[in-house]
Amino acid sequence: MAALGTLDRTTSSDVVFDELYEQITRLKLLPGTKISETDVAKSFGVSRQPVREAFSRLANLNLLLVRPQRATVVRPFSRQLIANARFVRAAVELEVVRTVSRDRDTAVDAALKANLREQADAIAAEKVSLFHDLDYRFHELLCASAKQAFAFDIIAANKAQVDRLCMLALTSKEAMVVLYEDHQTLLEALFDGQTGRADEVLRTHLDRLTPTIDAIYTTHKAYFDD
Amino acid sequence: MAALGTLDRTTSSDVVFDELYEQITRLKLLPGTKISETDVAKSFGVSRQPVREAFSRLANLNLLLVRPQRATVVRPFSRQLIANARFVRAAVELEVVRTVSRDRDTAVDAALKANLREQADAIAAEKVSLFHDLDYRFHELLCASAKQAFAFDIIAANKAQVDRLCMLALTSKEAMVVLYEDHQTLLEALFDGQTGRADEVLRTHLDRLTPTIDAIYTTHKAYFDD
DNA sequence: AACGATAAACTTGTATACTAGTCAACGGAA
DNA sequence: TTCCGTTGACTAGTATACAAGTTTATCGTT
Repeated sequence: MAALGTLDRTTSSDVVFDELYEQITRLKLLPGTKISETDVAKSFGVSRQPVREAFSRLANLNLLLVRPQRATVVRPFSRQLIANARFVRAAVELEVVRTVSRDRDTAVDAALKANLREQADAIAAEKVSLFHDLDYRFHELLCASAKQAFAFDIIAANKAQVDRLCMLALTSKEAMVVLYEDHQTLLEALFDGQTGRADEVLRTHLDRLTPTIDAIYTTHKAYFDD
Repeated sequence: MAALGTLDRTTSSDVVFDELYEQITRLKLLPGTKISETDVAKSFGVSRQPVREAFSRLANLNLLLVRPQRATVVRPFSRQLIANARFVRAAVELEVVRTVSRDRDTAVDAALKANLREQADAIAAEKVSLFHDLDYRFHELLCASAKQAFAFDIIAANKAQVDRLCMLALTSKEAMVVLYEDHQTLLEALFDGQTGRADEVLRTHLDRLTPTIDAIYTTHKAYFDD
């Protein structure tokens, strides 16, 4: 009878949160879309309270914008917020990578290598969605290797801001190859304990989104509020 | 008529949140203390809903632990959570410091220097509380100098975890001097653009809490849950 | 006296009703 | 036609009532 008292059953609020989170980050709900507590409550067949709580959590993640007595809207993109999110994500992941380069959990090595191979396969088969999943998992494994698994929660929360925007960009095979090679180079640097090199590669890797974001800003200015 | 639509009046929930946050971080409410939505609602003269929202926000900050159908308690200290918070805080502030050392907002220079002088005065007058406030403000100014003011919100949120614990330690004049000298050295390195040196000083600075935390763990094991 | 079952007194989660504030559309006046 | 004020349909915040589950105390049995 292990893990007593740790049973947190999923509550109505969780269901609403998960569904809305999915819809917002996958752009099923576009930035600026008005969204009403009452309507959502009706569509889920629950009362307004669980919805309110879900809204509150989404607002904390900067995915919703609650304007008292006015309305709640899917938060428009904000270059400021995106820059902030990227700053934090970079800060945390750089520290993760530095940790790995100095003292990593070698038990994760195999998983990292396997993940890298799967990335290559995904690219060869041009499976974009699969590659994205593996990319996500790759960065998660880095945190595990640093024995700072929790850090990926921070990274993921900040990634969400950017990923939502990048849904508007289509990923070419060439772009995937570039990312894959970054991963490859990073892993080599880490396994060799080259802290400075790993730091540099990760910065380059994270900066690759900049032109994409700029491009989306010009083509989809309506979704931005700054 | 500037800044229209940005008026967010303080809600009942905010009042409850602020008061509880204060009481928890200042250890007026000790770790493990049971705290009931109903009781708090009564004492504030509001209904349970605003209290629930405040609880939810405090739980997100790892200051409360809500156990459904059981009770809500002031979150006990956790060495794991403290380590996590320190990791993130360090990661973000290191990136801030690196940014400052490369390209800072010189408009903040005067405020930083003035703050440093006030720290010296506070130590001379042995005003511990004032010194802590200035310390807080010093790190906030660093973020401003990096033009990443928002980053201090992240730092502060993670600091809260640790500060709450450190309320149990009394600060000696000698300890303040050490911290002051760190600040001094850090500022010199930053103004000279010595990125590596600044990085090193900040790491040392943030690591100074380790023995304090370890000591509190042995003397107050009852407040910990691991 | 020690132990176990039962019930009462808690807890948080959810539903419904009400309050106060915002916005937009409509209608009348200039 | 244009402008302004009124009105009604929205919004989120709050209060209260109920539901479901846990803990604790009490009472009966061994």
